[in-house]
Amino acid sequence: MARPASSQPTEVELQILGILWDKEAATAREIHNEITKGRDTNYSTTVKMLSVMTDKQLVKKDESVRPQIFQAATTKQKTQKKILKDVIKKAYDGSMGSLVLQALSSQKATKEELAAIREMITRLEGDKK
Amino acid sequence: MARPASSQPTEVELQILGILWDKEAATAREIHNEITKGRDTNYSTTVKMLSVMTDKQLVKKDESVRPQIFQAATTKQKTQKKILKDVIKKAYDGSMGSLVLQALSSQKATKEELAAIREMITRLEGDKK
DNA sequence: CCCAATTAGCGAATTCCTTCGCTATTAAAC
DNA sequence: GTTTAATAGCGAAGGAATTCGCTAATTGGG
Repeated sequence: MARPASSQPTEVELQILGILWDKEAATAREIHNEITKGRDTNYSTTVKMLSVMTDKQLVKKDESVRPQIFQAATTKQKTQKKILKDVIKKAYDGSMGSLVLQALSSQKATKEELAAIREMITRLEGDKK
Repeated sequence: MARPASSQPTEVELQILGILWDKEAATAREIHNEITKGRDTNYSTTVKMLSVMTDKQLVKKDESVRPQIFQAATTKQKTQKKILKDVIKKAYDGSMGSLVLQALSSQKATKEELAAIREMITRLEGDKK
């Protein structure tokens, strides 16, 4: 009679993962300092989140050093892909194409991004032949 | 000391919205029947979710008829865009381009989709000049 | 070695989301 | 008009996510 645990990292978890992807590895204090640049939160909360995330295997903890050091357990790419896949399924009827078209039409892109995307398309169309 | 309400429709809410976007309008019973095609749930639950969603203004309820009729309060497009924007911000460092590139590289697309995307790119590049 | 400060951990509080049981209201059948 | 069935609504249960207070353990400075 309850809600199933989300299969994706939550928003707060993603923020922490983002920091770890940037820094490669960090202590709780370092992570906390990054977080508090953007919003106010207690050090205990950060530590607790790291503990929860360790249990969920979202991060790895090296206890052999002090202070302990944390690392993301999965790559940014893998996590992003999982999230993307989920969104396409939940909100785009499973159609990647419609997501891409909408992304292009509703968000700004730089010339460079457009060029990169065009190149990717060309490559994919080549494969199809 | 708690979790803020999600700014996006939840998964169950999205499922109901999806049904309403398809059907245009539907009774609780019709919605429930659609839901139970894919998973087992109680009629009361469906009704309750519709009540919650009405309060959240995710759906509109016509009480003048019986049985009552529900409609999505927002278009599919608008909701999708909001979700997409959120994902780009939360998981793609705000970069639409990197999301699109990853979508293209990790999910299959039909020839038609690729062509449509290419055309869209061409149009956007034209605007840039 | 002792004291102060930092780090680590736990449990409880709180809100959100989803579920259902139970009751009431309305419509349909007879 | 009474019985039967379907519809509508409410409250509470219960797990998930996020928060912090308080305590314990460890470290560094004197």
